[in-house]
Amino acid sequence: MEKQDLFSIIVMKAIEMKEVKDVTIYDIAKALDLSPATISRGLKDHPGIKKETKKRIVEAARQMGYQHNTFARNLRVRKTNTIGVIIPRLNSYFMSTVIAGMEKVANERGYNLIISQSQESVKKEIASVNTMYNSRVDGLLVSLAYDTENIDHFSALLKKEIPLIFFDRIAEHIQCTSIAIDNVKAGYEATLHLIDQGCRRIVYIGGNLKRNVYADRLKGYRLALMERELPQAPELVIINHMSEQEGSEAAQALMRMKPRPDGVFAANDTVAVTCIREFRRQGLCVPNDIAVVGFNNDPNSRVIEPNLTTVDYLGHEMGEIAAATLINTIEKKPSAHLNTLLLRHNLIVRQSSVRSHSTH
Amino acid sequence: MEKQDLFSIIVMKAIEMKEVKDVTIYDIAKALDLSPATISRGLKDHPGIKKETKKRIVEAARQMGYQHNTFARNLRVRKTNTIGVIIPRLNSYFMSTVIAGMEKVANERGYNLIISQSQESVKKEIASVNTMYNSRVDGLLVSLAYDTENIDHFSALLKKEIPLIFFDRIAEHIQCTSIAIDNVKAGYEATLHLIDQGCRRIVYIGGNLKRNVYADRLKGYRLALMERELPQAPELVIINHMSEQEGSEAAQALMRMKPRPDGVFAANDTVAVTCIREFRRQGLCVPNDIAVVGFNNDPNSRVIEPNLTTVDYLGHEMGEIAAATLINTIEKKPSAHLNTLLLRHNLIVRQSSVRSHSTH
DNA sequence: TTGAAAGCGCTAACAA
DNA sequence: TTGTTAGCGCTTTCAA
Repeated sequence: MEKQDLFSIIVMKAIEMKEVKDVTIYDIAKALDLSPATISRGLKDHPGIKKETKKRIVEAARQMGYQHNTFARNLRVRKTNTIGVIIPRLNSYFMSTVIAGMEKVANERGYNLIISQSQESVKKEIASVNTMYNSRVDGLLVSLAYDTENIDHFSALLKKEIPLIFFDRIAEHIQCTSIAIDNVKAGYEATLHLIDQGCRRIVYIGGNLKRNVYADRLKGYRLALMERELPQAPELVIINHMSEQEGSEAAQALMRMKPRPDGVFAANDTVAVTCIREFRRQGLCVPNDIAVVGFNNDPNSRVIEPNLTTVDYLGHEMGEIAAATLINTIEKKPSAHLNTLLLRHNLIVRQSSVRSHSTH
Repeated sequence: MEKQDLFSIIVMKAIEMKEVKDVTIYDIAKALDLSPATISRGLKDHPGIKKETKKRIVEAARQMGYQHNTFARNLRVRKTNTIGVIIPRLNSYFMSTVIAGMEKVANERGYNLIISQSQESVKKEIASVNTMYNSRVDGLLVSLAYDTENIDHFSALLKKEIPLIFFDRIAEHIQCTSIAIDNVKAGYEATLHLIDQGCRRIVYIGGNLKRNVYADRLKGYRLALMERELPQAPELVIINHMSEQEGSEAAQALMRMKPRPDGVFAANDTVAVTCIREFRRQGLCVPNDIAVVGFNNDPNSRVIEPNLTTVDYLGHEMGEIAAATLINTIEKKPSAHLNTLLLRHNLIVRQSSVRSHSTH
């Protein structure tokens, strides 16, 4: 009797607090007169459990509204099935396709994604890394912020051997795989294309040279000039934050140069598009007075007039590969011991750089 | 002696497996000759713990490299400190600022964000809800997919009283707060502006009327026409998927209409921009032959020529408010018992809709 | 101001 | 094929 009363009290309290307890494997065990261990096994694909039993377990679980408790499991197996993603910003078409690719693979393989934006600042990047570390992510996918100088803030993770993969904006580290495109080659091709169109005085506009994407594209630019024996003037290389504001300033500075440059290779489409707008505002003809090539194949590149020649690469694919490689590493799958993985890219030629023959 | 050996074996095994165990509050307790309970208290702001002791604990934790284990805590207190976010796509400037706002508030208040894209499909939306449910998020922020017909797939969450907040693309539900702008008013203002510029035959292009954003903007459009006693022709309302492809088809259909419309109000900037491109390709003059107004103030709206008149609203703010409201609900903070929260919006007038007086 | 002890829900080694 | 049992790391009630 006493027990009965105690039970009533508990139930009433539960109802009062509107906190009806979750169904656990113990409840199912009791209902089916089996042990919790059997239930646990039955709910997975454990070998050595009678088919019949398994069916009963799964059915009971469904009926009772059982919901797997990830945290108990995490605690027990010391694994979170969570991947951290740190990116500069997710407001570009490119990044959004990268994330979509990651999400696809992560979902397929039973992982969750925690996404954080560094807003292009190391400070926020460091904070994000720490949060991720404390959330005990199983692995980390990172594209570096604009002003990150070194990767010391990843050392705690690395010491613990938490897999870390860089993508797009990568860093060199023996422990880490990196995924990117061949930015040198892409920069080389873009510049060569401008030269082929008759440009002789070509400006490169890029960001912080600590970032591979900007440094490598510049290298490619230089390579092309060298190959075609065009002079390399230091004033033709402009380094800024690659924002709209600074892009427009760069365009204006450029138009004041004497002699005026006749070609621009900008390391992102935002700046390339801004340049075109400024040039046209000043009455210049793009591409005949000055030809422009961008980078990323942003949707903007097809809105601007004339349409922008740009370098395309597959964000979705990059995301998929990054996530798959990371998960393989986490699960110690025998993925090749690569250090750097390069994806395909493609120069898309549009009107902003194609000169009519007459101007040649 | 035997114990010693066993210990050695364990340590060696740990090293061999490269799985050095994490420091726990027990380790700190042992080192400081205190109980785990005291450590646990010392690590928080528990009242009734000597200042001196607390200091020692915090210092020891730091020195030993202690790292809080969220999962043990989650398991114990039945709370994950994780918020789920489901959005159609994150490839727009607007969405990315929304997410940034959410992230800011979540970080400040000690929550993590799990983000998932429905890719505009109910099917994926349902899958995401289930994943989130199983991850036991403390609350959910949702902007509905294009083709979601009802919100039954949220009923499990709702039954469990897991807070659910809709933003931007909202749904009505007694249990849920919604955050949006006054789309009727915005649509009304946009249309009125076109009328004021002399447009008399205005087309509305929007998406699925199940989505408030499209239905309400249409209402506003109708309201304005009614007020100014302009006729409402059914063929002037075009409903499609609001993609570039369908935007361009709509633009072409529109140009074949007789008499040709002289104004377009598109419920997003993608379609508005596409329309302008099509019109100009056919030799029409925007705004004099046909004026265009968009929605969202996407960066594209300032790239297209002529620059697009559009409705701006603050994504960052919307994200912040959504997250803050959700967390207040989760923590049962006395946030006002609101059902719908409307944010400010603003019609930004640019060249795509401003007609020279001569054409009036 | 601190400690002892129970238990959150699950898994896995070992036993049967 | 199934069960027993211990324990993952933490919090919290009750006791001291």
